[in-house]
Amino acid sequence: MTIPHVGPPVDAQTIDDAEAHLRERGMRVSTARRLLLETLFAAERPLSAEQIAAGLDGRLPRSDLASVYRNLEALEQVGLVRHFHLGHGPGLYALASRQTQELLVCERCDAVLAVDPGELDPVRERIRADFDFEARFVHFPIVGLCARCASAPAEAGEADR
Amino acid sequence: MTIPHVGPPVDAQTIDDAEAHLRERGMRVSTARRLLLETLFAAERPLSAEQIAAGLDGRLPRSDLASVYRNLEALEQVGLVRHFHLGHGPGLYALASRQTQELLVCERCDAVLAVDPGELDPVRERIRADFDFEARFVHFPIVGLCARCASAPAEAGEADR
DNA sequence: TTTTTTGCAAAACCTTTGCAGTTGG
DNA sequence: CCAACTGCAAAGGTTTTGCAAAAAA
Repeated sequence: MTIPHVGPPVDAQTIDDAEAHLRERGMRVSTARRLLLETLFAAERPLSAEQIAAGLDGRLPRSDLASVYRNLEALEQVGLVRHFHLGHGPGLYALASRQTQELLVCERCDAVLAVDPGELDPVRERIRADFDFEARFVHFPIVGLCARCASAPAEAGEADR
Repeated sequence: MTIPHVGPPVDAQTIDDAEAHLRERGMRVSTARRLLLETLFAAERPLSAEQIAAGLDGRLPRSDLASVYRNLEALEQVGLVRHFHLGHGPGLYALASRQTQELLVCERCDAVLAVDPGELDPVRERIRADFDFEARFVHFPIVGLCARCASAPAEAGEADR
């Protein structure tokens, strides 16, 4: 394992905030980075690198996928971006200022339950007390069954993704 | 997401048990499957498909990787095998009768804390009470920091895997 | 004999890397 | 000008799929 290092999340509310942050770190504000930031600011929910490269289904110009990955990593390192994994499938990226919630994902219907920071503290506390372990649900969410699926009859031929 | 369907874990203590189980289901006991079972019975810990195909570093004959994946899936469907993910990296497979514990993984040092069935029930109960969600830590473990890493000074240039 | 399973090859999928050329500061 | 960054192409790691040949029952 070993999760990407991210500086503390940066609270950038605008593209200008984000660009200022980059410059403060001596990083360049290139066309590709500006476009990536535009995409993330315009996005309503976390996106895969592929979706970002696709420019919001064509509403923005397409970017090179390798550069997108490189830039996502760069921006994540300075705390502007964060990403997480919803089980299998590609990583999902969002502005750190937007994606502050922690997630619980239903493994049957893929429903995502997003909870505000702190709401999982009692759970973390229980784990700390019982196992001397600091659980973090930021990069890999909690997986299980949502209320609806948990009470539904066990599906017979349940297929993998 | 959507996790592979597995029948209830089958308590096969020997290869013969496992083979009987296959025959009961109308599945064939082929050379490749027998070899896969031998490998899993001989393994001391969960293995990646690649490790299984490699025949325990050459102690057993090499198998075809595609067949290994197909057979792991088949055996998982009848409950003889289960697999899980330790963060990024390949899935890890074990006999369902062996790998009954749930896991907590340190995202910094990769240490794995294995706990017996039931030990996480208070945590699950807390999550159920707070979020009406049935957490399962079987396929994706709990990720966080082990005691040692949690108390260690925050590493500076922490790299992704 | 017939249906399942195999082995090989190829592809799919997500992500990273090498490198020569471009660009931001 | 020159280090940082880009785009392209290629490769890396994991898993899946197509298909003709082989083998289990």
